[in-house]
Amino acid sequence: MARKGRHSSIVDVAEAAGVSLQTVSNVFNFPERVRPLTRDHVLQVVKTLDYTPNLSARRLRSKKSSSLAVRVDSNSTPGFFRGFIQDDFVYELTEAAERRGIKVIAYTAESETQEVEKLKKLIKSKDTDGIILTTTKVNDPRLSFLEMNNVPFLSFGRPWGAEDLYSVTHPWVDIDGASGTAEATAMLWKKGCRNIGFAGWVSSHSADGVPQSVDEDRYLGWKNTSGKLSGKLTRRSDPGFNGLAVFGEQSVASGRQAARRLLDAVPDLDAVVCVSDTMALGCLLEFQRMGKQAISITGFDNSPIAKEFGFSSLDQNLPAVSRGALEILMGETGNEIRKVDFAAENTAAHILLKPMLVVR
Amino acid sequence: MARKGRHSSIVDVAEAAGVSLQTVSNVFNFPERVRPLTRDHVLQVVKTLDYTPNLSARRLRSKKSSSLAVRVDSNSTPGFFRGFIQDDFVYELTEAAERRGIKVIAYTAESETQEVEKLKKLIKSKDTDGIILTTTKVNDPRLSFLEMNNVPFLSFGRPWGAEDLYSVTHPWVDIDGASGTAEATAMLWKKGCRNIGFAGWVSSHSADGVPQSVDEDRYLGWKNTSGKLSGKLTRRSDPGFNGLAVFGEQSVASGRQAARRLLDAVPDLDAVVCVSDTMALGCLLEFQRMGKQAISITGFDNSPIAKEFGFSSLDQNLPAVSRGALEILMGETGNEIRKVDFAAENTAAHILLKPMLVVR
DNA sequence: CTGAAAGCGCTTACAG
DNA sequence: CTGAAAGCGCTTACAG
Repeated sequence: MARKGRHSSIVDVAEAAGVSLQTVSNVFNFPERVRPLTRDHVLQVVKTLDYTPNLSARRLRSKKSSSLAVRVDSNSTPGFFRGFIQDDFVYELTEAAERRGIKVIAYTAESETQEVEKLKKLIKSKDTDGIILTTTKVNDPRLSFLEMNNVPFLSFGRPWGAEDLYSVTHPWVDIDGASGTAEATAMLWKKGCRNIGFAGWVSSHSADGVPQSVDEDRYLGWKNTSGKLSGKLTRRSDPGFNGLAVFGEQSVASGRQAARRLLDAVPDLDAVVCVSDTMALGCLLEFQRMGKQAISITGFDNSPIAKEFGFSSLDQNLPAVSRGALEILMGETGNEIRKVDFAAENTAAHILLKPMLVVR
Repeated sequence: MARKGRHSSIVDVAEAAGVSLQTVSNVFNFPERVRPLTRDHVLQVVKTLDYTPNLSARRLRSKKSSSLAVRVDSNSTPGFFRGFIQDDFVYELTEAAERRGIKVIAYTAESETQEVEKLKKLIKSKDTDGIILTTTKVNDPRLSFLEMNNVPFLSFGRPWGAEDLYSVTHPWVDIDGASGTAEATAMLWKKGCRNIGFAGWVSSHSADGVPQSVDEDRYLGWKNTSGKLSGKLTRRSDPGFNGLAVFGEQSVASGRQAARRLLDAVPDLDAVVCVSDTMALGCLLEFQRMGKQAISITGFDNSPIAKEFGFSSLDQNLPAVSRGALEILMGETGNEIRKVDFAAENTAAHILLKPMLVVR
């Protein structure tokens, strides 16, 4: 019975149940400390009074916000790619967080400098215990800020180009793009394709065969597998790999162009592994136009585009990514977001997940 | 100087500035109550100490969360439509909310019943002052729950089919679809098109010409304008309007089919107004395939698809939608989310915005 | 315009 | 296993 229209408080529950305040508190926070009989009785009263703890009070006292902040972005950025992924990532992250009793706060930022200011506010105002970053780069001001201030954080995506990709000061969760395109290539080979091309974004590749970007990672998966299967492995630095790889930018038009160039170079082309669904759509449409529907195509992201146009694609498995993110931030079973000393605790600071090939 | 690594509090600021606690508090909450000289001095100290108010403490005391909750959805729902809009809506809403000092909390739900439970928790735990709903329907359990509990809320989208669309108990902000397709139709006419078709979703339309759904609203905009301009206005109940309207479902394949059917019925077709970008893409691709590139097409949403494929589309103007949402919830200049008695206060409970035609 | 006190609703030591 | 007290960091009356 909440008095006078206000919500019932822990005091109301304690009184109604005939126990002290912190017995009620314990029922919620340390149920094992309370005798089962008492616990059940308290829970019954909680139900009757429809009591829900006031989270501001809890946060103030416990000094834990039990919240996570994530930046949301506008979809106005060119290419389909970002939007599809972000939408689902925020959804899956929120879902996974709720399962572990964590709230997700959205924030926006127009630049990384502005983002640092926003992060500072979020943290100093005690509104969040941790941060999920989505696109980190070398010398990212957000990273140095978070590290300096000892704020738990993690990035979705490896810090490509960093000196040490596996530094314990920069935890991350990511999708293994190379393994994905390798799987796609193998699937196509198994299906009987023998001239499997690649349509990517950036043609400049590192000489040592160590990927420096998302697209290079995906390119190498195709290159190595394709080379192995066909026995046509060339020297590592060969970007084009027998002229079967072409590069452009993240657009349908670029995908169309890639399709034409590949077909020019290799008339008996029978499949193309694409770095993204957008590129894949371009290839698909161009091959359709040319009456070359028989050429198989795979994309990346398993976006609604892939589903709609019915081509195979690599699903980033965002539910698993989100679960992994929370495992890094909270441990496998913990219920609080804390700054982990990964080196000392010997727990994973980095999770690399295989994407799932969805064959259509 | 925060003591021992913890963040500085209002007490630290008061001490350092040599004023009382609530002079500091006033500087933040009622600056006009503080003498300018004192105010500047306090603000200087705030800056030096890098002080940010603890929001949990503020919320607990003030009984305002200054937060808004919005459901985020998975993009796995069929069709491109939802995803594009949601992504941008959450972004624009967060941006607009931040401008007015409001946080946005994301939550998920698998069903409306489950959503009611989540809403209950959010409200009773004092985590949110208001709710933004995104797809309401007749007899929506969320609506009755929110109304009963006197929770400030608003829906993005009109409650199609409700007894009274403009009931003050159900505030909303929406896009005027009819005005959008009317504008698109007029633009095409002006351009010289004389056989302008329509590709929609649902063919069953109300007899009285009052739209009962998003798609019917958009259909009527085309129908009325097209009829007026061509002088071929038929009876209101005629769904097909001279055979120039065809209906299908939200998919590219359905758009392709619509294109074929329209062209079959009207060989000299020169334009198609589409209910969505997805349908428009289908039309575009099919016309390309048939060598009928001259036929103009307009879509709805101005999604990345429209930009990518270069067809005209109606932008939902989500920044304006978001600003409107906050005006309804907070008033034009207010700084708190409150339950408005729209009838008594004589302020708008409903905002209908014109979409913006982006011509390509 | 400024100050000293009370209190929002919890959890956290600490005592029994 | 349970209880009485203290206190998290603010804002809100209220007094001057």
